[in-house]
Amino acid sequence: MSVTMKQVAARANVSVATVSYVLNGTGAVTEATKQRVLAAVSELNYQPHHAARSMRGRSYTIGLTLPAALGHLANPTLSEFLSGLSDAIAVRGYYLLLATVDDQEREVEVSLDLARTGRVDGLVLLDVQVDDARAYALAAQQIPHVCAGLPPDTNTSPFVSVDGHTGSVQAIQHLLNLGHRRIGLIQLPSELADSEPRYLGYAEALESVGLELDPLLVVEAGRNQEDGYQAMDELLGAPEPPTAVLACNDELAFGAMHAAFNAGLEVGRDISVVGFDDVPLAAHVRPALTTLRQPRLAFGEQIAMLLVDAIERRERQSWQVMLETRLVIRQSTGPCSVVSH
Amino acid sequence: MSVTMKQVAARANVSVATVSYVLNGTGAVTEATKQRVLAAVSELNYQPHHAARSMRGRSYTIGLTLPAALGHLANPTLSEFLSGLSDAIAVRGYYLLLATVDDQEREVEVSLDLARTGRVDGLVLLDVQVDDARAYALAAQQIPHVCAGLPPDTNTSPFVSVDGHTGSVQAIQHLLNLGHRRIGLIQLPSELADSEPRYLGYAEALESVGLELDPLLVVEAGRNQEDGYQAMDELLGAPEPPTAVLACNDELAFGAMHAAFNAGLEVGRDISVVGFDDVPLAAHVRPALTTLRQPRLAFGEQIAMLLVDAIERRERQSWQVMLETRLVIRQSTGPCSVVSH
DNA sequence: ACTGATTACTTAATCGATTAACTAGATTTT
DNA sequence: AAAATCTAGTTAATCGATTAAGTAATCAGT
Repeated sequence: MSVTMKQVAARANVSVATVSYVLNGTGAVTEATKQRVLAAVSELNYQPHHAARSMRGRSYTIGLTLPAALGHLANPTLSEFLSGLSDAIAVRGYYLLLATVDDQEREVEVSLDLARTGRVDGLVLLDVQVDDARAYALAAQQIPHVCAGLPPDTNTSPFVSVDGHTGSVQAIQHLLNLGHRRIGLIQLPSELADSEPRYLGYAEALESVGLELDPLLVVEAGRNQEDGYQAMDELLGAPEPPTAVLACNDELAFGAMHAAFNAGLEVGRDISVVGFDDVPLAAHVRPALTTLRQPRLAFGEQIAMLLVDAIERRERQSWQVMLETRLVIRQSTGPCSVVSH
Repeated sequence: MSVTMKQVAARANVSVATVSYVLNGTGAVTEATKQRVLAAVSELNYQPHHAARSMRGRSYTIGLTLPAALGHLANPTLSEFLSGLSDAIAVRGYYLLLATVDDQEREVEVSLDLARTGRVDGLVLLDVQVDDARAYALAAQQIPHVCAGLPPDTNTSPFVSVDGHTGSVQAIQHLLNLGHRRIGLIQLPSELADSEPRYLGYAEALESVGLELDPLLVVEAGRNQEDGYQAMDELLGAPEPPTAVLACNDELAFGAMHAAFNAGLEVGRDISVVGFDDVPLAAHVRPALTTLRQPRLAFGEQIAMLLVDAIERRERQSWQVMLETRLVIRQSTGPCSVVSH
């Protein structure tokens, strides 16, 4: 059926070993022989058999586990990131293996098995948790991996993360400049590693201008629109509701805007909302959302580079990459309309 | 490093062959031996090595090629479909391999190579074209594959498709019922296999009520918002502009709505717009989009079933699945406000 | 000119499974 | 009771690559 190395060797009048040496650039081969082999390869359109190759070497495959949650992949932040990742590893000769895992608990097990069975050479960890069991397990077994977010142990797990701390500071400063003094925060679930830095940035920015942090203005939410809606409802029900809110992702922000609208407030005039991510939709809702743009494609790229470097045991100055966000100001934020007392 | 069959065999006091027979359910083994082997397997936490296994059998991997277009994966229709597919094949023990291909031309080549090198057992073809070279090539080489859309040769290529013809008819009938008589069509690129049935449905529905098809009201566009915007611009510039428009996907519809808005028309009152797909956003734009809902998760499921059946050489009554759409009526369509003359 | 090193290969072991072919012992058939 | 069949295993070939080890032939050094 498919062309094997044996056939190439026969055609070039050499042994299979020589063919392998030529193809891998290892071993000493004269230019003439090399050309003969390469000619045979292209004449027969030889492609190395993947399984046979990965039996000794690597599988040239990178793994990614995905919770089987319906439509999880449909999340725009995730799919755009995947797109960048997939493109970047393709350039380096790797493919992406998606493993859907039905039970959250089994993610560690599946990740380990993928590596142990030689199906993948390394793994990308999404949705890194504060005490991510996967990161610990993979680090312990010395399996190449890169965390998309802050890992529990930054010494053993390489990571690429967006600087949520600085991002929050920028967002809050923008709101402060607009005159807001009561600023709410809709947080991501606290088990996510990305959650805390954003909170700290928020707290720090307020403190830097001498404002006291009001715990009533900080709400922990889920991660989608509905959660944002509820959180905003809660904030607006406070004795002294905020005049501006930072939502830790755009989905939450959309929900928050919806809740504000239903409460009779005009977003951008009566209340300001800032998101985080800058998903494509952010520019198209009304009012368009002021948000912190994540460099999503660069994110995928960087992860790809780190992971491939780890797999191929290359040296690096650093195994930690922090990407900066950029505040994109649109119409969902405006001057504070409430006179402070 | 990782546990091999040899170690399991040693622990159970049998040969590796016996272990293999137990694990695969082939060969004759006494209950006692079987239990000893299974005990050894679970004590050692044995997992078969993937490469070794796929060297003789299958790779339990399904391939998917993706054009490297930036953010291609971010397309909501695609990612939701992928989600369904990934979940469905996982249940059957398969994983999904994503292969990004930089050059459209190379898609055939990459698809064939993935199969020939044993990296995947079968392929899913997305964005099927009218004369899709991939379908021909895979069929010729007898490589299991399923087309997500109508293949050029329905006898050699199994497919799962959404019934665009009936969908269009439904949409147009809805518009006719609302009193519209001048109905425009914003078509998908004609090289896509999904394009024609939608056009035919449109034509047929008009004809069934004795309306003549005006070629000026049919515009071929790309597939994203911007294309929809331009197409609508064109339609509105016609001597007798349409009072309703069917866009062949939601993205096009969003663009069309935008163009109508910019032309001073209120969508749902001055002009009606119907989309196709029902992406999540469709319910959230204003006015909410009337559109044809595609059963996206079922779509992924069906493809998974067909492909796995093909790979495992199971018998089937039919290798062709046609899924129906459902018209979801929202606020972007309304009674015709123009008195016909 | 003889030894030692280098070059350019080939031979053969190896990776970890699957599976065809074989075998010893038990069971059935005639 | 001898022959034929069945059962429950084992042995060994095999998949298609990689790579350590081995081997002629060439070349340099003294």
